[in-house]
Amino acid sequence: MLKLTRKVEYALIALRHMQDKAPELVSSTKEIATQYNIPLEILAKTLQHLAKENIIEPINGPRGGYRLKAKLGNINLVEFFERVEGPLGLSDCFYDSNCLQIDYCNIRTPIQRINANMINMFRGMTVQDVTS
Amino acid sequence: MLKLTRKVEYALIALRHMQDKAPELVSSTKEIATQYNIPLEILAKTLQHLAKENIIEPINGPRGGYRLKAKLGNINLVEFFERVEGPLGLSDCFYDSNCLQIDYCNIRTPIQRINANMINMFRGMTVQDVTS
DNA sequence: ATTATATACGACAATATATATCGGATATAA
DNA sequence: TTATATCCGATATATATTGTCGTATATAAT
Repeated sequence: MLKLTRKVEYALIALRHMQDKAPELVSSTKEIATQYNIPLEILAKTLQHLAKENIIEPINGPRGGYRLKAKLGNINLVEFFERVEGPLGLSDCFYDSNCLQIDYCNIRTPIQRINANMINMFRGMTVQDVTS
Repeated sequence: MLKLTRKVEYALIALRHMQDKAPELVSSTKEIATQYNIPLEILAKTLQHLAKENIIEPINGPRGGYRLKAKLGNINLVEFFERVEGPLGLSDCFYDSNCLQIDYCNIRTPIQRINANMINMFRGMTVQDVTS
C-alpha cells in the first residue's frame, strides 16, 4: 500500500545518473543497468518511455544512449508520476467509476480530501528535488 | 501505485457506519456488508482485525456485532494504516533491506525525504477526519 | 437443552498488478 | 560491413491483493 513502483524508482535513478554528468554526455541503458543492478530490459523500456515523454533524448547507434532533455526542476512529482504510471489517486474511484461501493460509499468525500492533500504535497516537489 | 487497499477502505467505511450510530448500538458484519456492497467474508476478517487492535469491540451471539471502542480522533492515519496493513513507506527499503539496488542506490536519501513528507501529512489527520 | 445467529480464524483460490524476459526490428558510428 | 545501441510488441513470472470455504466457538432467545 502507498508504494512507488520499480519503474518510477528506476526512472529516478537513471535521471539522477544523467544529471550527475555533463549535459552533453550520454548514458547507455547497459551502463546504468550495470551500475545500479537493474534488469536491462526493464530499464530499457523505462528509458524508452521517458524518451517518448520528451524527458530524455535518445541517441541511436554505437556510443549512443540518452541524455537529459527536459528541465527536471520544471516537472513536479505529480506530473512525473502520471507521465510514467498514469493517473494518480488513493482510490481508483476518482478517475474510474467501476467500483461496487461507489453508489453507497460513505467515505468518498473524506478520502478525496486526503487525496487532495497528498497530491498537493507531491506537486510541491520537483524531480530535481529527488535527483540532487 | 500509491493506492489504499480495499481492506483499509472497508475498515474506514465500517468505522464511519458505526460512528453514525448511538455508541451503544452494535453493527453486524452482515448489516455493513449488505449496506455497502462489500464481500461478507472479507469484511468479517477486517472487523476481526480491528477488534484485535482494540479499535472496535466484538459482541458475540445473535444480535451481536461490533461497536466502537477507541476514540477515532486519537488515532492518526499513519497509526491506523500501520495497524491495518503493517509498515508504511514509499519503498520497502526503509524497513527491509532486501533490495538489489540498496548498495548502489542514488536516490535513497531523497526518496526518504519525500517519504517523510508523506508520513507527516498522514500523521496530521486522524481517522475521525475520515469518518465525519 | 436446543436452535438460530453471530463472531473467530486458518487454509485455500482467484484475480490483478507489478516485474521481468524474449525475439526480432531499426538506426548509426567505426 | 559489423558491432552496438535504441525500439517495441508479445509473453512469462512473481508478488500482492482480493475473495472464498469450512469449521469452531459464543450466546441470546425459545
